[in-house]
Amino acid sequence: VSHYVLHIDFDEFIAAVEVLRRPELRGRPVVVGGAGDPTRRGVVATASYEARRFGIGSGTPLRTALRRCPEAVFLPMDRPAYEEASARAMIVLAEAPGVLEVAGWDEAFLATKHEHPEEIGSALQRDLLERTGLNCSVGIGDNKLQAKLASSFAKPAGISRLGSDTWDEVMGTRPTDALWGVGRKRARRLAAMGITTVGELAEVPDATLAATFGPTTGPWLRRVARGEDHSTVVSARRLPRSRGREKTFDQNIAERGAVRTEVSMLARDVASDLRDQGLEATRVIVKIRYAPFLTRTRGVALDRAAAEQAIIEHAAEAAFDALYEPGSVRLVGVRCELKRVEPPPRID
DNA sequence: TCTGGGGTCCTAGGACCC
DNA sequence: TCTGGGGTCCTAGGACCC
Repeated sequence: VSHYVLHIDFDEFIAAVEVLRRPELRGRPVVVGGAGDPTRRGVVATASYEARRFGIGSGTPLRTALRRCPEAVFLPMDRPAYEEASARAMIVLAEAPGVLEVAGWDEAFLATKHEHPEEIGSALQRDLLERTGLNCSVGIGDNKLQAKLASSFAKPAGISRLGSDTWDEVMGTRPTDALWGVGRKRARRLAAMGITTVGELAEVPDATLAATFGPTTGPWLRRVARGEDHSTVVSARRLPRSRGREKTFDQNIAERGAVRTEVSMLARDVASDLRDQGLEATRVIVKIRYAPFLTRTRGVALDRAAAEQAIIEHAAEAAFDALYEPGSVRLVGVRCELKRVEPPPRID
């Protein structure tokens, strides 16, 4: 039997959730991000399709968005609301036949052996809209990579299929950054090697790519360019590797004591997150971003896995003291690497 | 484009050990 | 001590994704 992977990607998810609870915003340019104040530092998390027509997208600085569309509605991020909406939507998807892997707030993979994956896809779209008011796009592929790219071609609210049979024809002439895992930096490095399209990347010898991108990433890039992906759809939740918080100041801070106080507060916040989630840290990493966007990190290993506020805070302060250099600071962060839980004993 | 906040994974160099 | 070669762990930084 054939085996298909569907990628379900909610359309303009965060903006859609906001419009659902504020119906008067429907049809208007809506921009969600930061504290919702476009005169303060922050970037766009999601813009509604109406706002995207003004050149506003994810990652656009809020101040730029305001300039491009002064009449847009700016809203702050409300994580709990999106988590709740996401959970409700995933319940609908989980009713489909097959294995569901939740891959984020607004996306999931479904592995199915159904003969007609398009039917599953359109049934999902209908159920999701009926029961949650959310639209989604569905990509169908022979593997996760193909399905993921296919869903981006299906937006908004469409269904699209990309298989090994059509890969070369659909992807061959596209720029390398159309691929998952190729962003601006890698696209530029590839361009410097004379590689600008997916088709060209697919023909580059592994050794050439390994020399530039490393032994794992290099050959992986070529596999991605060929549409190859052997990863499986897994329903189990992945164990978290780290937990952290960071904060960008509206005004840069040049005073050491004030920066250190912010680090201590973040450390206590992270510690209480760990407590709430039953997690333990093994290492505490402090991040400082200076005004010229120069970022430095420093970690401190803990003697034993811990979640106590005093221990996390003390470690963060030690890391800060070892890291800090006088300068104008725009961001600080505290991140904890987590104890890896022992896998259950194998029974052979 | 004066550039968020939450994460994940990979790389490369040095320490350390045999 | 004019000093190899390999494996593994730790750490800071980088790239990417949503």
